[in-house]
Amino acid sequence: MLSFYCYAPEMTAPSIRARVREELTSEIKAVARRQLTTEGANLSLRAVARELGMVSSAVYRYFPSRDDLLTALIIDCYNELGEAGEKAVEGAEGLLSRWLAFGHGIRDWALAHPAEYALIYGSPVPGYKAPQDTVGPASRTTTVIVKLLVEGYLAGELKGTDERPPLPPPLETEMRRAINEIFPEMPVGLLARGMTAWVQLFGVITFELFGRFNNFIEESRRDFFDHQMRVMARHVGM
Amino acid sequence: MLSFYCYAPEMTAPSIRARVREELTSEIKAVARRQLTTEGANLSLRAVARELGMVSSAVYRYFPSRDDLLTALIIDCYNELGEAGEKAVEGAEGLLSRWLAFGHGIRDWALAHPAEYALIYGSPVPGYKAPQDTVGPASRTTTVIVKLLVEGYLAGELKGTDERPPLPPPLETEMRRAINEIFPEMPVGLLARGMTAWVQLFGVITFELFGRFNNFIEESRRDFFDHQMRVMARHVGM
DNA sequence: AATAAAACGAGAGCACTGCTCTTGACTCGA
DNA sequence: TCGAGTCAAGAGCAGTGCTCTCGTTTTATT
Repeated sequence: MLSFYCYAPEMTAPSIRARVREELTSEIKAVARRQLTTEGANLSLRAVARELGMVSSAVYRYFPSRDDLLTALIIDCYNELGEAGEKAVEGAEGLLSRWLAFGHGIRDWALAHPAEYALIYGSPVPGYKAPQDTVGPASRTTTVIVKLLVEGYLAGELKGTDERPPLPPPLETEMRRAINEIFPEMPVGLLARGMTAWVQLFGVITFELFGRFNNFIEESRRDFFDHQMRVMARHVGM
Repeated sequence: MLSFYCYAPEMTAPSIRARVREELTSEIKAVARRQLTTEGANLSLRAVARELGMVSSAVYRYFPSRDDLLTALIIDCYNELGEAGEKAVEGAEGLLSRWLAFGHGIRDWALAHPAEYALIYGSPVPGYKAPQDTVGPASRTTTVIVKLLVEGYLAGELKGTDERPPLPPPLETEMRRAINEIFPEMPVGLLARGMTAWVQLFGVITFELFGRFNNFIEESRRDFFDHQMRVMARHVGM
């Protein structure tokens, strides 16, 4: 038995049991993701267990409850979406191109994973309180947008835009205080216009995925999204 | 027995049974609405029946399935929301005021009925296909917006706005064809800008209700919404 | 006014769910 | 080698949507 340790000491360092546990954990998540696409948010833990050939109570060794499984999936999805956005930005040159690439990167991921997008951007379960673990991955996309805008602003690539209508003073102070912690060099006016673009980006995708364009825009949805992103680009001064 | 008919002939015209059926139907919906606020979309038919003091199978005399109950609730909510928007517009004078009143009317209803708003504007159930009965009530809000814009346009109250970026030709033709059926006098450019405002309106409300502003905008959410609506008003040429 | 037909509420029952607890086998670390 | 911890399996509980049956009541017809 000791000889076993000698043959492959660093491989068993995390122990066999820990390794198989990690494998099974991600296998459960993979099966759950697959079932999510057909069943939606009302995911059945027992069905996941059944597909994996184990009994339902065994799954509870890996996820203490169904909500915890969903939370794990949510975190994974946030990270995938954030990575998709980051990669898209990195692969483009120039402010406008990077912004458009970001938007289409987010949209492409959403179209490829509609159930997952609905899970993270759809209706929250009334009782469900988003755990602290989710806020980091969830903020990756917004961080990309803000970074893009601040970089463009500091590089002088953003045209000064119309400041009308003015921000109400209470709103301005609250936004000033919120952005000071992260990007103190960002003007509040730019933040406000960036938030318009942010809402528009996810608003269009959500409407498209949730069927609000049905019987209205059918063929040219990508064109519509692209156009809206260009409108928003102008709005922020690109 | 016949004397009964003679005493109140027109009262029993819709028959006793039909009347009590109608009452029970709306009573079931009322209880379901109340449970919706605490339980969310996973509404329990049995719990509704329990609260009404009847057995679960009796509810099936009134709604053939749980989905049909939810559909009935969805239709009611669409109508309430549409009516809230229409009333708000009627109670205001002038194009900008009417637009702002509409926005706040929608938002106020959403804040007062978050679960109901999530039901109609949240993630659709993957299998759930929206019945034809819902599209009419669902389109009341968009009709208000388009009417407002067309009236303002025909009255010459809308400034001509920048047509950049231009619409891609395939998108323009599809939008032209779609709007021709309802408002042929509406320019496509105005429709596009109106859709931007439409998406922004519901996008901000959805983000606010679904917690996207948490730890960022807390006190001035109404101000933020109002500001966004004014930005959109400028965008469409008000 | 009597009778057939339809609608109704109650109850039992089925297959399913999330979750808990116990039992016996297995693996780990000392 | 041997306790301690981990694991899969199974039984079980309370809850779910939904179906079916069975008497009762109301409606519509003759």
